[in-house]
Amino acid sequence: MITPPAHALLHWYDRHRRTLPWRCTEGETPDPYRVWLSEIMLQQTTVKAVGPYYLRFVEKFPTVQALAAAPRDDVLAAWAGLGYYSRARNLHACAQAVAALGGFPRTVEGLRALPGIGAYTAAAVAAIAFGVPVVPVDGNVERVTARLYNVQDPLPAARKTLAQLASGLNADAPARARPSDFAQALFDLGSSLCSPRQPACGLCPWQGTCAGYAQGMAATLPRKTPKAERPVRHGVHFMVMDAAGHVLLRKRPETGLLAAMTELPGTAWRTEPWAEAEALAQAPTTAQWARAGVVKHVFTHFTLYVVVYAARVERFANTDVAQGFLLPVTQAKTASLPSIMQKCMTAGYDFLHRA
DNA sequence: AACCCGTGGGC
DNA sequence: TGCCCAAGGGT
Repeated sequence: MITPPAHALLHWYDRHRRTLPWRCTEGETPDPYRVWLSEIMLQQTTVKAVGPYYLRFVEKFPTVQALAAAPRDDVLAAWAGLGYYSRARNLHACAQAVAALGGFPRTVEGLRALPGIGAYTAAAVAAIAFGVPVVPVDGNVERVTARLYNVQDPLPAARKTLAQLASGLNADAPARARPSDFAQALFDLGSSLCSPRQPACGLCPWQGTCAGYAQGMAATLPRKTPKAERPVRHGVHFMVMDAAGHVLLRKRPETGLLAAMTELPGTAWRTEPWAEAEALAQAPTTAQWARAGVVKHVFTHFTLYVVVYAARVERFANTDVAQGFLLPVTQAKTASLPSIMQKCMTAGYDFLHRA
């Protein structure tokens, strides 16, 4: 087993490292809070999508103490649109735990025990913020490793093997001297040269020791077992606005999909499409409901079609409002809604302003 | 172990 | 358009 030379990767990194909002320049001391925050946001989420959210968060919550002291709903609101909302709830719980501890644990095991921090994030924060010589294994590192060692076993079954192989990548002295840079160099290598589709092996600092390249297999790795088909579900949501321009919203349950997030009132999301009469029986108020449109939204494990019904009323009855809360439509249009509800809101709003 | 949990961009 | 992918974690 040949360990690729860390000095070659680090030399490449010193010339080509990305400038990112959460990344220190050379010589700067990393802020563990910012490292941790960025790592949580970057879970299954692109650098481009995270950028504006990260900047807004550090402005609104400059320290882990500030985040811990903030109301949970403020944190959820700041997260709205970024997806995987359990991250936001765990982020807040983690901030409170860290504030109680007086600071972030400096070891992998200590970090791993905190909410929302798994094996990857614990290693990433330990390496980047505290200089612990560990290799965080994310999708990038799995891909780089699968290619370096020509691992043919498909993911996700090969995950343990890849983690084991990756853990040896920092075995030599140059890597152990710069744990933070070495981890980030692996990310940059994976996101640029060693990319999923068309790796630029001709420019790679590790080409000489890459078994996948030697076998002409690099671009095909890592292999993956085919995913199950994505089922379809159907739901109906209702947008109703009063003469003063208020829209009726409600809060979703504390657990499950889009937990604790805001939504338009609606039906369950089920396999069978809803007949109109059946759906209208669940409308939040009596009104002249009109079919405003259909919204399609793709979640990780199912595709959702939502029929949006819209209506105007003069004013809401107290019993209507008791189901949720009212918000001026001008705020709702730009408010802290999950993306699917943002789409529904737009569909209803556009319809009411056309009709 | 297998499933649940979002979203937007690239090709 | 449809599919793949992204600095994964919890249960």
